[in-house]
Amino acid sequence: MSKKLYKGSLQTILLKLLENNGKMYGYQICKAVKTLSNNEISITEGALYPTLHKLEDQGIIEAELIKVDGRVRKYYRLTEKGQTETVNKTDELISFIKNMEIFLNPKLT
Amino acid sequence: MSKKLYKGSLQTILLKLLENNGKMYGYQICKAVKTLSNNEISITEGALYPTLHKLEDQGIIEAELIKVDGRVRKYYRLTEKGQTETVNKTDELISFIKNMEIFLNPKLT
DNA sequence: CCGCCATACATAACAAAATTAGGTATATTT
DNA sequence: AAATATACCTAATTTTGTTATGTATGGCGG
Repeated sequence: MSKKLYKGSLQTILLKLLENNGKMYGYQICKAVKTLSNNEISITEGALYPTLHKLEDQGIIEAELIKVDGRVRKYYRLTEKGQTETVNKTDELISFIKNMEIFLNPKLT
Repeated sequence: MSKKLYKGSLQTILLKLLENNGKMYGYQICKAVKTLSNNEISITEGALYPTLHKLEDQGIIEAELIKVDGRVRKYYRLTEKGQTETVNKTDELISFIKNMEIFLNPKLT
């Protein structure tokens, strides 16, 4: 990703997008992240595709090839295991944000 | 750090701590992070010391050796450049959190 | 007084996660 | 016909952190 992002957040972003949209394909995910973040986050394809493959190997997401307008798209969706994993990642993210806010606003502690 | 954290946040944590406390030494930083985060974040010394050295090389922090109770402590504080850098890192963190909240709460967009 | 723990610093080998920089191929727009 | 957008992919490198050690001093309990 281009604009400053923290390493480790990519998986969480992917899982939340799939949780909210049912199924998505790689290229669509790239565009969606850029749009949703008002161009502040650009995930690179070099990070995206290997991560999708890794999540698939781990049984967290599953793929389905669909031909649309002569081009093949690889749609991914969460597995049951992936839904559980998404809950965990969500908790981790919320916890991380809470802790970082402590360092941001030391007066509030 | 032990509990799940995002890579890249360590520098920001260090800078914010120094900004809030004037000067601190490595061992103290380890303890402070653990305490402030209610034991949810443990930074490892293997990550901490090399990062402090790197920030020093970059002129973002500067060190001062002070002997206390027979033991030498290496106190670090922000340089002028470091104060600017801290503002930037703070903006990046706030921006990151805002964007991640979009993925957490897609309904609010 | 001696072993153990806390304090306080440091580095080296390894692993994880991303960037950079390419590559293939089809469809659409100019 | 060429350029751009869509759509996938991988290899080499860099960044960042973990794990595992190593050194050394001070204080405490038995």
